[in-house]
Amino acid sequence: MPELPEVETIRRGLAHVMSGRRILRAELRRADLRRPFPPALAERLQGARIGALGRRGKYLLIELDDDGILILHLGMSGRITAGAASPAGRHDHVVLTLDDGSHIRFNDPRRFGLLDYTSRAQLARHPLLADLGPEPLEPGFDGVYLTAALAGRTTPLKSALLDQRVVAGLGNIYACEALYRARLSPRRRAGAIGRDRAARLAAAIRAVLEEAIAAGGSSLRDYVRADGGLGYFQHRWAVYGREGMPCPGCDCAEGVRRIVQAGRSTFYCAKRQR
DNA sequence: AGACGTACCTGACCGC
DNA sequence: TGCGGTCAGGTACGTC
Repeated sequence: MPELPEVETIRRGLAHVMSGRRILRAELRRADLRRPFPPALAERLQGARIGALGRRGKYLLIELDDDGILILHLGMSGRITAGAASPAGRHDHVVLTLDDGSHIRFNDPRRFGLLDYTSRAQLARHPLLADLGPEPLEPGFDGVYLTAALAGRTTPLKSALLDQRVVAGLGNIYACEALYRARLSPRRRAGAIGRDRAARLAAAIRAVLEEAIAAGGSSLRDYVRADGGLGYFQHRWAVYGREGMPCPGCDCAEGVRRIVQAGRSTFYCAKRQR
């Protein structure tokens, strides 16, 4: 599921039910996801007091006791649900029992997600986080930055946006949607977009992410239900998954075009995006 | 260094 | 109904 807006929505929803609670029990129902769980993970979780929940790009960060941080990535198919105790289901890989009796479940059919554990002091240097680009919703992410970050890159603009070193948290959907809003062709060479277009793109990225978070936030209560229903942004997608259909307000006969870039589907309007 | 293909997994969907 | 093929929101690694 998860790009930045979904992880942020999850973070906010989980903070309500997790922060301040103690973990009574941590059940690891297998030894790995994308890679092995860190050593003694269950022991470190068990008994820990949960602090604030943070986010960096698509990584969810859960403070434990005074110095621990649980790092969690949802991969392609990861979900976290919270609710009353019930038997673990298929693909529920990690189940936490909190001191109010509720269960937090990490479910991930494809197992591209991961869990790791570090300390607050080491967090910024953690290999998973050290090379991430700026948070697009924080100050400093603008046309000047983007121009510099993309300088010299010959890869298509769309592919560059998926590079987490350029900007943290964009995935395939929102990269497509942001380019549509900025009216920029995904095929344009990344290193050659220029200051004005870069500023347009940075603003479009911010706008699409903020709207998606707002849409997710509106169904926040739903999200933390046991069924994991999530306020995804899909009803507002202008181009993603809409091959052959018109983009909003567009009269081009062809409709949204789908191409493959670096092995990923890209959706765009060839008339409005140049 | 940067760009590309491939691998990791399961599930949903489509056409036959 | 079943079967094979294709595709999927992400990242890491090897190779050129």
